[in-house]
Amino acid sequence: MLDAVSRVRRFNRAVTSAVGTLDNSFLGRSRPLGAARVLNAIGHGRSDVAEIRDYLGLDSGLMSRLLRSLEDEGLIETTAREDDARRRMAKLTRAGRREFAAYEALSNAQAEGFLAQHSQREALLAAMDLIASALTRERVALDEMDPRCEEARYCLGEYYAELGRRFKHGFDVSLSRDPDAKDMRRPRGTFLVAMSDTLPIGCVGLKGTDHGYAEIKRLWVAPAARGLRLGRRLMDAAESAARELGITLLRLDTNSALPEAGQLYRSTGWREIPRFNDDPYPDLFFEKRL
Amino acid sequence: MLDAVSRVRRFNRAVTSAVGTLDNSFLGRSRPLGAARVLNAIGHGRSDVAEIRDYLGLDSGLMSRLLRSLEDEGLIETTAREDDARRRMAKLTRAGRREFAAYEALSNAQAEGFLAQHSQREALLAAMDLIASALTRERVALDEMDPRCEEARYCLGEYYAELGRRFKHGFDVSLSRDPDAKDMRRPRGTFLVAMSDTLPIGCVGLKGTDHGYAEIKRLWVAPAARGLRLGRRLMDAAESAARELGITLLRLDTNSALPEAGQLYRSTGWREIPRFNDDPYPDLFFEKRL
DNA sequence: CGAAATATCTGACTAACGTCAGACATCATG
DNA sequence: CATGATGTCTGACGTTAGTCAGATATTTCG
Repeated sequence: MLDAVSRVRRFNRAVTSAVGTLDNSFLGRSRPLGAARVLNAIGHGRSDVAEIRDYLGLDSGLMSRLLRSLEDEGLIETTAREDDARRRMAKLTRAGRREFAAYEALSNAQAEGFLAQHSQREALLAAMDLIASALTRERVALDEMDPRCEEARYCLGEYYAELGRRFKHGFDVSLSRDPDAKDMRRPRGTFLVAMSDTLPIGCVGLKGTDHGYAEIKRLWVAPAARGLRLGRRLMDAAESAARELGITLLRLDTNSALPEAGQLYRSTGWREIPRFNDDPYPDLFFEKRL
Repeated sequence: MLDAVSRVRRFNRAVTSAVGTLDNSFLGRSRPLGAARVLNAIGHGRSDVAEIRDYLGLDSGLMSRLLRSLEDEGLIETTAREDDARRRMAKLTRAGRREFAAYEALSNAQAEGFLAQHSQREALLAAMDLIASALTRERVALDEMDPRCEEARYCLGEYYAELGRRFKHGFDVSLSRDPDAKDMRRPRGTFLVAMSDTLPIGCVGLKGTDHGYAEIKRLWVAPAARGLRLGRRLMDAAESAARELGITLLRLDTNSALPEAGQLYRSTGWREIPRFNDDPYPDLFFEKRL
């Protein structure tokens, strides 16, 4: 009754029935679920028909019919793509945007209703994040982003907050060598954000220098995504980017208060070297030749 | 992107697609999902046709057809109930039990596969428990059980473990006054277990004494179920049971290291009284007249 | 250019699910 | 024992989802 498998199955049962009622709430707008899903995919910014079909796992015949029915309702317009007239793009009309907004309102109300029922809000949300990350693990995309964009800033904020919690005397960004954003943009470096669906769950920066090496900075994985080997994926991606940029030597600094990081570096070909900067926070320094 | 509602919706998306693949795994046995669900409901011990229909939310016409198709396959037998020949009972045949076992194996394999993919096993399971409890909150049943049964022993084990964690010097059952099981059985008392689906998530004991009062003992709510007001429900049920048994005075002891318990008692009509026993662990004593 | 590949669309078909009305047997009640 | 209520079953029907083969238009590439 209480073994791990039973607990997973209990979760599955609970969630299956919840998903059922969620789907039903979408039926209130007198439109079959398939058409509603296509409308919502378009509303969420997917416009390429083939991409939507792929995302929703639909047969091309079915997809075509669903698009037609939405078009007949006056909710979407489709046009041939300029660069390839075989492909089609779909976008919402004014009425389509209204209808999409109604679905969004339903989804939001459903989510708010769920949250309102429960007093352990934060614990519940953390649990949901963890499970969503675990379920979508294979679909985590590592996107190259500007280190100043919203997603990157969110990651960095969480990263600093965590250092503040884990370092004995806290962490103050202004005392550390905050890398210049342009050093983490091509062609000097790059900044990678791990996106699970629309939620940033990790990041890493590759910072170019003028000293014959580049540095790995700001490696962070959200608590909800730990244990999925995301740190390793981020590091691999950063190293690949470095190779692309013609970088042959990487360095990084870290702190012994972050043992899992040190372990990751040691197990992936980094070797410890003497201090190479005067940043007050790090006490461990690594190097890796590509 | 990061507000509570978005996080809930991200979870919904992740889980919806996971549930979809789960359902598909059931299609491998060349039987429509509806029939498979009925077969599984019967396999899990539901035999009353009306009850199954209600549980699965099926129309009586559809239900009848699904039963017929399972019967044609030789997987189930239906008989009229002895006490009411209009109602029917369904049970598995030998072949039905084999087929049910195959579905169980599929479910277990799916759950094991999920767990095997992730290294944060315990965190993941705890998150699943929390969410499952939250989703099934309305369906939590308070069942009167023998304090020696498996479910009760599980709850008590968890309860002692938690006291061990929360008391400064740990907790040793043998030093405490472990109530006699028969004092927590009718007619002297009772023992209630809160069951969410098949998982015990809370308990409370009503222990009869020969001193003109009964005691509330072993009030426990699983961490995964806190914030759902289950403690209050358990206490209410225990008080109702006490009234039924003709008990007019209740007492309990607790410890200030469990502040949420003290708060619950104070807010539900209990008043603090002087120590009334020599148990080494409690430092707070309450009484309530019914 | 011509052939092959690609993306979409259309028609024909099927499976699954679900609904509704009415038939039938059985039970509860006055 | 007649009446209405209840639980199940059957037939007729509609919707949704999905599959498959082939038509059409466009692009790619030798």
